[in-house]
Formats: sequence, structure tokens, C-alpha cells
Amino acid sequence: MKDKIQKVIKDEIFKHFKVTVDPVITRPDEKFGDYTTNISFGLAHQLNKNPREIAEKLIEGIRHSLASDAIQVNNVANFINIKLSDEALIKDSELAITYKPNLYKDQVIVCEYSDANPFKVFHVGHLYTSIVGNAIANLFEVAGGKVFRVNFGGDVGRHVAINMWAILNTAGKGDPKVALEFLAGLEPKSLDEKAAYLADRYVEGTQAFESEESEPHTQITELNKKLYEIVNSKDHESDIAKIYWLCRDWSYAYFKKFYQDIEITAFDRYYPESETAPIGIDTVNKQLKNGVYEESDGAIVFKGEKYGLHTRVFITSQGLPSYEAKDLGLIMAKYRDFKFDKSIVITGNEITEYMRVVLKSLEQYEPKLVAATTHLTHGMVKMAGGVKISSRKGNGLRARQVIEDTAKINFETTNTKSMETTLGAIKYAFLKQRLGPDLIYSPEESVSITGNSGPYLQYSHARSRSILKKVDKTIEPSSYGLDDQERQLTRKISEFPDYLDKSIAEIMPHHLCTYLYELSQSFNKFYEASRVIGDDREAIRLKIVSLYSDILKKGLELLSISAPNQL
RNA sequence: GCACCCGUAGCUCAGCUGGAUAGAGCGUCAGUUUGCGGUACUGAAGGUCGUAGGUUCAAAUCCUGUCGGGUGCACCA
Repeated sequence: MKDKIQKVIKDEIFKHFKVTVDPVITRPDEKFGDYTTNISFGLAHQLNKNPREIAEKLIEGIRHSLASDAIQVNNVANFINIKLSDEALIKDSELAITYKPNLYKDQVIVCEYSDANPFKVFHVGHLYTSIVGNAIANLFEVAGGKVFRVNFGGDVGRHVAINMWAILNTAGKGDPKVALEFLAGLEPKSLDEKAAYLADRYVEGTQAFESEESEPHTQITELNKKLYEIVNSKDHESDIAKIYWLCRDWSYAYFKKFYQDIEITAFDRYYPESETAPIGIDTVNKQLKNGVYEESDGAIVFKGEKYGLHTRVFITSQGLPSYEAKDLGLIMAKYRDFKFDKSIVITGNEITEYMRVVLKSLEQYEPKLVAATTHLTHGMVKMAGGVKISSRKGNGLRARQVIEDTAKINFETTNTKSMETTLGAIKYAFLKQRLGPDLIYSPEESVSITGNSGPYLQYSHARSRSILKKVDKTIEPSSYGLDDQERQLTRKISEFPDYLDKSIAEIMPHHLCTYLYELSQSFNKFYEASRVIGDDREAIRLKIVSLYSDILKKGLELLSISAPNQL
């Protein structure tokens, strides 16, 4: 309907004023109508005419062209407002459920998010980007894209050396064989416990690395080099290598299980840094000859100052690749593997400037890849009450802990043990806020049975399903003639495509959350005022409830939030 | 110091490709139930949109200054 209205208005404008414009059609407050445009203002400026005259001229023709759909077309304060007939509105809302956006039709889109590091804690920030990234990937998918989900993580580098050092020195007391035996003893334990064990070793190692003593520092630096050798030579025989691969496997197994547990789509591809590092090094060396990168104090750097950025090291003076080189290699690898039309990278906003430097350097020789890349950034997750999350210092809040705590609070306040509502609560709480600024997470609020929460939506869904369950079949209503409550709900249902489009165009899932919440509010208002089963208006009301239920379910699915039929 | 991000109700946030009276939730106060899941609904109080200018018929939205908060700025990731 929106397209039709837009075309009608566009044609009218051309007819009267001989100019071609695409009028913006939006959804006004109900009291004004169902669709509106303020094109008169724009035209007034362009044609140097009075906006009221313009609107008046257009209205007759619009009214005529939309005679079969609109019961009212008028001009209030130079807005052209269109109110649909009930039949047209119902039809609009029926079309909403089958609406297929096509902004990314047939495009190959690579979405990178989560980016958890093996050997380190999987903290609440990873949980956040996993959930948000997954929802964004879903949006690209529904918009027609062929989406590949990828996950990048550091399986080599200093943090791994720090970790290995701690294992060798605590569990192994300096002897790799002893360490290996100790780890074998952990094998029967759960992945969760193994991951926690590794995370704790990282904290231990970091303390040693940062301490006054120089010995651990030197040993860790040596170990770091050795680990690169192990990985490059595919060494699986030496004791240290065995320890490394075992712990690495634990980490990846843990990630996979975790994503399964929180019910998000599995990743198509994991890119460990050990794979992208050589590609990055090759690239940097090649471009060193071309003068893109240069040597400085023994390191190979890109000088970003001439582009208003700063200098960053790509290969250290020790000859090891920095994160910059690995990230560079990652972009090349992603293109090699997927030949993407668009590449989305979702990370915390603290690396915005860093990423600009990496991309600016790449732009010197692969401008197409850079043009196709979009770096989306998000803020930090802070717990309500002001506890900061930091994995560096080792006091990072584990993602698993956040889920468990939320489940506990969910049980205490609502007496439900369902993981569906717990996960729904967390996901919705993370998704409902605009991507970018920090997010303050309150478990209590997220599971809250009232207010703008996941469980509120799930409850509203279950309530509507419960009505539908009570009837065998829906009969086509003989006539419409919607009452106020029916109409406001139908109108809201029909808005689904508008919000979906907006979410996709801006790559902002929170618009969809806002919509689903407003939709459910509309439903609950309707529910309060309108008996469905047994009422004279049962047929039409069932139809609307059914539309509502389906749209809500579809919307929640797009966010990977489950919509159970009963709670 | 330089760069980027953010300041909207007591709290947490929508609204930002400029457009109709700035909206929700929580909290506070007052109500609604012989009903399909009351885990709901209705109403009230609460905002000079940090601040000062500018652009415009029209600014929370765009531009500039300023104040406040956050983040980043060479061998960590």
C-alpha cells in the first residue's frame, strides 16, 4: 500500500508541477490517518509556492486515485493525511507477514562478530556482541543476502604465551610432562570448567608478566616466539605443542557449545589468528616494497598521520605480526574464501581508531575491499550498579555467570525455570538499545514480568496463542467495520514492514525491538477491551489475533528470541 | 595535547536522512477484575532535550563554540 500511495502522489506531483520527486511516506499518529507525507513543504521551497496551495492541488487527484482504498484524504497543517478503509488496512496487515525486503538480494555478506579469544575468558562483552551480531546477520539474511557468519580469535600471540607460561609453571612446576599429565586429569571435567581453568591461568600469567620480576617477562617473550614456531611448523609432537593444541581444542569446543546453549546460529567459519597471521605478514612485506608500509625502529609500521590518523605497528621489531597484520590477513582471507559483496565487522568501539588505520593502509592497494567493509561498533556492557567489565585485569565477568545469575533471578521472581524466558530476557535487553553507546544491564529488569522486556513479549505471544488454541478453524469474517481497539492493533500490525526496513537500512536491530514492544502493547490494550471467543465479532477478532501472533513470532525469530506457545 | 563517541523525565532508554502537542519502561501516586493466561490495562505527577549562538517557514535532530562524561593515540589484543 505504501508503494502504491507513493506512486500516486508522485504522479500527481508530476501532473501538476512537472517535477519528479520521491515523496517520503510515513506513519502519523492515528488521529491523523494511516499514512502521511509532508512533501508540500519541500515542493513549496523548490517551486517557490505556498505549501497549502500545493497540498490543495494534489489532494483531489490522490483522493480519486485511492478511492478504492482510502476513506479520507485531507490536508492538515500542510500534511497530506490518508486514512485507509478497514478492508484496505486489513489487507495491508495481511501482506505484512509475507513481506520480503530485498535490499541485499543475492549479495554475499560476511558478518564477523563475537571474536572470543581462545585461552581467555568468554566474558559478558562477548555475549553481547554474539547476540547483537547474530541478530544483525539475521537481518541481512531476511533482506535477501547470502550470509556467512565468521568468528575471529587469537590462538597465537602474547596472551597465549602468558597462559601457557602459567600452566607450565603452576600445573607443571616447570616441567611440560607434569603439566601434560595434570591436564589429562582435567579431561573428564565439563567444558565450562576447562574454560574457567584456562581463564584463571591467564589472570595468573598476567600478574607474573606485569610484576617487578624480570624472569617471567623474559620467559613469556621466549615462549611467545616458540608458540609461533609450533603453529607454523604444525608441530603436534613436542610436549609444549601437545599442551597448546589440547587447550586450544578445549577453547573452541567451549565456544561452539556456548553458542548452541544460547541458541544463536552456528558460525560458518572460525578464523584463528594463526591462519591469518601469515597472510598478513606476506601482504605487509609485499607492500613494504611498494612503500605503503615502512620500517621504523626495527618494526614495520603504517604512518597514518598523512591521513589524519596515527602510526601503528604491523610487524614488531622481533619479527612477529601484531594484531594489525593479523586483522589485515583476516580481511584478505575472508575475501579469498567468500568473495563477499559486503563485509560487516562488529566490535567494541574502543578499536574504532585502530581499525581506521588498518583499513586506510589496506585502501592503498585493495580499495575495493575497504569500500565493501563496514565496521560497526558497540559500547561496553556494564552491570547495573556500576561494576566495570575488564578481562585484562582478570576480573572479567564471565558470560556464563551472567546467564546463571539471570536464570536465578528469573526463578526467584517468576518461579519459572525456563531457559527460554531467561535467554529471551537477556537477548531482548541487549538488543533493545541502540547499537553504539554503553549498555547498562540489569538482570532484574530484563526478566521483569512488567515493562519493556523479553518476557513481556513472550507472555503476550503465549496469551494470543492461547486464544487461537481454543478454536478449530478460523472463518473468514463477513464484514469488517473495525472498532477502535481492533483498528489500532491492525494498524500496528501493518507497520511491520516499515520497521523491518528501517532496521535493515540502518543495521540497527533495536528498531525491531521497539516495534515488537509497541505491537504487544497494542495487543494487550485490545485484549483488555475485546472478548474474542464467543463474541459476536469472534471471526474478525480471531483474524486479527492470528495476524498479531504470527508477526510477533516472526519478529522475535529475527532476533533469535524464542516465542513459546505457553510459558 | 590531538582524534572519535556520548549528554533527552528521579533512574534506564526511544525519538536524530529537520516537520504536527518531545515518547516509553521502571519508580511514585490514584484506579480497573463474576471474562479468552491480571505476568494485564486506565489515569496523574514528572522534561527551558547539558549550555550559548547560527542555518531554516520549521531544530532534540544540521553547523559552530563551550561545559561535562567516556574511549583511543608504536611494537598488547
